[in-house]
Amino acid sequence: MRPQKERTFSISDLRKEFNVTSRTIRYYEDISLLNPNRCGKSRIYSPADRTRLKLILRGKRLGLSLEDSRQIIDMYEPGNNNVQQLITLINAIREQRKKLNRQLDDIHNLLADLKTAESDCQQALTAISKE
Amino acid sequence: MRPQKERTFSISDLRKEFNVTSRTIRYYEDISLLNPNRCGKSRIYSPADRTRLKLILRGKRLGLSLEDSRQIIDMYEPGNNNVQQLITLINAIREQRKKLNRQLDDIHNLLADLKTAESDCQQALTAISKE
DNA sequence: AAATTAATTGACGTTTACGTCAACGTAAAT
DNA sequence: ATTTACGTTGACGTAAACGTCAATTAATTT
Repeated sequence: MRPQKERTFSISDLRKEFNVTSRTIRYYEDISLLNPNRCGKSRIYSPADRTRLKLILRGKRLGLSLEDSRQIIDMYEPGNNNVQQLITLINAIREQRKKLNRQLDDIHNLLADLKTAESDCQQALTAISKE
Repeated sequence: MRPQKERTFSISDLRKEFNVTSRTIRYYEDISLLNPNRCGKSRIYSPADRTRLKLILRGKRLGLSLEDSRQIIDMYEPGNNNVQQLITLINAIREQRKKLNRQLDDIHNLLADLKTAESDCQQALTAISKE
């Protein structure tokens, strides 16, 4: 183990960095998505805590529920030596990947639609300007 | 205008096709996302209605709110001859596209993470089998 | 010392997107 | 004729994800 200069973060640091309210961060703790240390009563967030929050928010942007995100985060830290659990985990991971690939498809389609919509608008504008 | 053999759909047709409840479909009507014709009291859905539903559900898979979807659907049918409105619309479309591109990034990152997680699991399994 | 600033813990409120009854109408099948 | 299937309209309920107070404490600034 080499010495770690463990940076820490206050709740305000995180709230500013990720543009969420402190209520939101505390809520994630209520439902055990985060478990920061305490200094007295104040919360002290480690880089690992910060990363978890980051992952949660990425999940949110993708439309995942907080429970989905919890599962995905658990996938990163298996600490699992039981064969059956590993198999279950792999299946869960594959399901998530399938879902994400479908989402990729949806996004590509929607992007194509919007591209068309935008150029239709552009044409309408050009038509008007020629009147 | 050539004659149209306008296929129609019952609420059950759509609910089965898209695997949602009829309550859901009726809810979308409550908030004016759908406006099917009536035959007596029964709802009759046109292909256009069906497409709108499809778009709404695609939006949901992407984590969009129903209001987001409403806006996006509106983008397809501008019917807009006012220059200022067209410009506003184009800006909205561009915003959506930006957001979707960020989402694409998120998905790629998450997929990469999950790929790693899966192969980590596989290795753990292989390690166990060699004991 | 007083005032401002940032943090805390309840606790109730709110929005979204439906679920889940109840009570009823209509139309086809047995 | 009656069961079965499918449709309707209320109307109340609910889970998720916070918002929004209020009351309190602890640290800093002036």
